[in-house]
Amino acid sequence: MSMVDYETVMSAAEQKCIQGGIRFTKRRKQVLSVLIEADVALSAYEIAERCNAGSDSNMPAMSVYRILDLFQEQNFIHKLEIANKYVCCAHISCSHEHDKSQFLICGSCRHVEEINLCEDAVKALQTAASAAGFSAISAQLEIKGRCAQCEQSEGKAVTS
Amino acid sequence: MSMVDYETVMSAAEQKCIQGGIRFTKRRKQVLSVLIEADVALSAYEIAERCNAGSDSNMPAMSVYRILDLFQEQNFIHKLEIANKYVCCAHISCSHEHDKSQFLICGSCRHVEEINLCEDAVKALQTAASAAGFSAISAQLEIKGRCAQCEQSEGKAVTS
DNA sequence: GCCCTAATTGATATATTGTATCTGTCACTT
DNA sequence: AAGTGACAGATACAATATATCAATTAGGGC
Repeated sequence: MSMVDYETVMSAAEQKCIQGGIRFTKRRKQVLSVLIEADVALSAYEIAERCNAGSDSNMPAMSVYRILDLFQEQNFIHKLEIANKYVCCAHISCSHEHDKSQFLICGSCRHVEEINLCEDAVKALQTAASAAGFSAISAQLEIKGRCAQCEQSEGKAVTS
Repeated sequence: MSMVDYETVMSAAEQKCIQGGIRFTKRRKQVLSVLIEADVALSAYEIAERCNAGSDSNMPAMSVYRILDLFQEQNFIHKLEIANKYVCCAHISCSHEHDKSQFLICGSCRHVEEINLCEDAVKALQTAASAAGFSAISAQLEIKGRCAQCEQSEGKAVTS
């Protein structure tokens, strides 16, 4: 997942917290660390587990949820609702506005891949959404599919 | 949701069951009925409730899940994973191959709207997915957005 | 019709994901 | 140093979903 430099992202997050008038506490650092270092999308409970892996800390899942909510508000992370998992935003440390992000999620193994759609395709989605009375589509598009590995191992079609 | 004729869909489903060598039992009829008659997407437990509304029957949620799984395999219904809800497929009674379906889901109120994207946009998605090693995207695209009503009632941005 | 088999359902337990609420603690401001 | 508000702890519970094994039912051959 993260093609990002740990220190860069952590300090960028800290700066944004300060600017936003919120604290970048130990708990929050732990959660963000785990997400930066993860190479896959993680569930809230998986994040808690990883926080507690060194076992000097005791991160309750409830705290993880609270912190994830905050991070979503701050655009530090994305929730992948199809997978019920969370990933670090690839653009925390960017100064420019957030790009639209698109995630491919394997319907079988839940593997997540981030892609970049051409602007036209995103515009087409937005246009169709507007026509249906939706003022805005999420900046994070989730697309369910079937990854190459699952395609090879079993012949079944992508579920629903 | 369903712009479909009840009898047409039910008999089409029955035919497809017979052809597929599975039974179209009372339980299964109940679940499909509820989904056809619903004008919104329903969760598994909501389906169970509606089955039991007349209260002559006692549909356990576990049975609903089993039947929903079967219906997904048969392409009778779609699961909207962003909303954790289920809708009747608009094309059960069509003879032609399934169209790609696209659903807009409001990130705030979970209202669901079905749209039709132009073929080009869908192709663009498929191309991007292929480039990332995903052999196929799901025939059901879920797009999270913000419906007009929620946009009006609160100024907040689409979550995550 | 009866029996065999497989499909279906019943029943129960449990896993996973997420929210609500209230209390305690900590850090910054004054 | 005390007050205030943000943050964390703790507990309960809701909502969504899966696993498993036993009981029942329906269809097909005899």
